[in-house]
Amino acid sequence: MPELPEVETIRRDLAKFVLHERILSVQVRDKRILKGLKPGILIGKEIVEVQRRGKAVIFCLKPNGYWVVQPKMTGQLIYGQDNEKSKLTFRLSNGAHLNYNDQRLFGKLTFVRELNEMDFLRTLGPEPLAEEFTGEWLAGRMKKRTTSIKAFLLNQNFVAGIGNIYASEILFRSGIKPQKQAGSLKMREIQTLHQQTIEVLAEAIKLRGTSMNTYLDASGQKGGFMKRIKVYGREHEPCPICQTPITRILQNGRSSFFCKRCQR
DNA sequence: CGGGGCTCCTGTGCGC
DNA sequence: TGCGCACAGGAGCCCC
Repeated sequence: MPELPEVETIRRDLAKFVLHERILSVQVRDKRILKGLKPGILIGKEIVEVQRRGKAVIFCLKPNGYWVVQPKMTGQLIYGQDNEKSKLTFRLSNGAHLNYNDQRLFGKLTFVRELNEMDFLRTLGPEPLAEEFTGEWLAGRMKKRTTSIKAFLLNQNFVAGIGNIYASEILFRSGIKPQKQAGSLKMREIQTLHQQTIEVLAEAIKLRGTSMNTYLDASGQKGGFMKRIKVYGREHEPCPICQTPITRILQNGRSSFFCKRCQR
């Protein structure tokens, strides 16, 4: 479900609620949710920081370790009362509860001593809102790649946190069609793409993310970026710039939305 | 190695 | 109403 802006919204909200709370107990209502995590290892630990890398929430624990949550498509972390419909619930030292739900069971929960134990984090590309994410860096990674620019943006090793919605929105705002080979972009296009990536993600964070379907923030509320979505999920609707009907195509098994007139 | 297809799983909405 | 199919904010694995 969530991409970088949604995960960042969850992270910020949770940080307000759970910082310096201890995990007192855990209730597992559906073992399939665990994916190998032994939840008992979290009991008694204090949450000293809530971080994010890409689409992963990272709870930094005292005296040691990290609890890493990758919600993938439909995972939800919701803070509040004990929810009996939730598949996993933690009771915290402030008396509140942290519920984890995941309709499709793709989400991954991991406990590690060190973050670099996780392949996903070790190989993850730079944060798009951090300084190390530059046009030059993008250009270096795109060089000679024959894959589509859409697939390139979804590859977490190149840029951390972009998913299917924001990939379409970033490419629309950049005027680049999703089928274009990554390696064929001119420096000028790369600079535009770089700038639009930052703008779209920053604006989406400001508006607390996008709620297409199942995404809810840590309080169970929907995101506000929906009204800024120009192409994603809008097949046949008029392009907001030129009125040409929006096109949907499949790339690597996933939908891409674009304007065939505005994006070249 | 890069690129693309398939897979994990449940739920919903659509056309017939 | 019921059925079957397409599709859903991800990412790992496998094969060419």
